[in-house]
Amino acid sequence: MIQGMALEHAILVSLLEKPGSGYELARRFERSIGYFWTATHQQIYRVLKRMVGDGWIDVREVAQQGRPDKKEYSVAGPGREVLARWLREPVEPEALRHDLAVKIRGVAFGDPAELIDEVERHRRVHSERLAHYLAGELRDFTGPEAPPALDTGQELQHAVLRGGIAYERMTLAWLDDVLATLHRIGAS
Amino acid sequence: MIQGMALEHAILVSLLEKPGSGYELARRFERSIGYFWTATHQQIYRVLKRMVGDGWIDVREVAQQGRPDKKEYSVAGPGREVLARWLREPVEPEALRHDLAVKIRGVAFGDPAELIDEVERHRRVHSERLAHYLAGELRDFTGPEAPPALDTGQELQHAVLRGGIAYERMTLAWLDDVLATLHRIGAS
DNA sequence: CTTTCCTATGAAACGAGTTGCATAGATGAT
DNA sequence: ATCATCTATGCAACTCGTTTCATAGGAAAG
Repeated sequence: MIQGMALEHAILVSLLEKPGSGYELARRFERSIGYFWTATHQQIYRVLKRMVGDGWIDVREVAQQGRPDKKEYSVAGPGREVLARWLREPVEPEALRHDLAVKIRGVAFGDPAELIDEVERHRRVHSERLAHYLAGELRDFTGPEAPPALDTGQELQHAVLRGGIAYERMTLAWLDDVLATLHRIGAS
Repeated sequence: MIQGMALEHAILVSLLEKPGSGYELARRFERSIGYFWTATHQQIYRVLKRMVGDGWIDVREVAQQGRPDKKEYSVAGPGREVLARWLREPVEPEALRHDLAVKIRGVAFGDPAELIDEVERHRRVHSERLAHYLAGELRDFTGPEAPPALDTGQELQHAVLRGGIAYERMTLAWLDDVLATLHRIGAS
C-alpha cells in the first residue's frame, strides 16, 4: 500500500515537536497542524490509546493545579522508527474534495441566484482563514517578535504555512471568478 | 447537519447532465467530476443501488452489441427534489488533507535530502494534472473545436475547471518553494 | 449553592471510503 | 484453445472519520 494512517504520523510529529496531552493535541489540530489535517478529540484519544498499546508512545500522569490531571504523551523509540519509515515511503498526492464544486455544476439544474449567498459565505470563511494564517506568519516568522534566525524545523513549518497562505489566496481569487460567472449568467 | 453524502449529489448532477451506467459514472469520476470528487466503482454501484431503492433514480436494462449489457440510470422526480433541497442548504467549506505537509514538518526529525525525491514526484503528478486540465479546457471551452457560445451548464463547468487549473498552478509554485527551502537547508 | 464555562477524558454507534475478491460477456492477438 | 484486455457488475471485510452521549475536576459569576 502507498499510504494510510496519516493521523498517527501527524500525532508523532506533533509530539516530537513537543510532548502533550490528548486535549492539547486536539488544540494543536485546531491550529497549525490542523491547517492541513483535522482531527476531533474523540479520534485523537482513540488513536493515542492504540499507539500506547503498540509501544509507539509513552504516557505519564501529570497532576495540575487549578485544573484536572492530564496524561502527557511522548514519542518512544518504536514511534520514532515508525515515523522514520513512513517518511521514506511515498504518499499518494492529495485529491480535492469540494462540495462547492459539485454544487456549482449542479446549479445548472436549479437557480444560479441562490448559489451566490453560499459562495459569498465560503469567501468570507476563506478570507478569515487567510487573515489567521497571515497573523501567524507575522507572529512566528516574519514579524519583529519572530526569532531572527530560523532553525530547520521552523523553516519547514514556515514553508508549510506559505502553502496554506497560497491556497487561501488562490481560493479567494477563484471564488471571485465564480461569483463573476454567476452574475454574468444571472444577468443574461 | 450541515453536510454529508456528497457522493449521492455528485451522481445526481452527473446523471442529470447525462444518464448512464455505473461503469460510465466511474469513468466520469476519473475525469471531469473526479477533479473535485473521487469515487471507486464499488462505491458507485453500492450508492446507485441504494438510490434506486429510495426512488431517487430509475434503472433500465440496455442491451449492447459488442459488449456486455448495461444498466442505465436516470434521475427520477424525488432525486431532483433531493438535489434541489441540497443546493439550498449550506455546505461546510472544505478542509485540506495533505500527507505531504505532515511529512515536510516531520522531516525536521529525519533527513531533509530524502524528501526531495518525494516532493519532485508530487511535482510531476501535479504537472501532469495541469496539462490534462489545460487540454480539456482547450477541447471543451477555449479551442477551435469548442462551441462558440456556451450555455449555463457549460459556463459553470468551465468555472469549476478554472478552479482546478488555478489549484494545480498554485500547488506547483508551492512545491517549487518547498524544494528551494529543502535545498537551502541541505546546503547549510 | 446553582449555573456556566473551560479543562480533560472516553465509549458507542454510525456513516463513508478503501481494499480485496469474484464473476461474466466480448474482442483481439498468439 | 488460451491469454490479455476492456466492458460491466457486485459482495464482504476492514479502516477511518463523524456524531452522539457521558463523566468529572475546577474556576468564576450570580
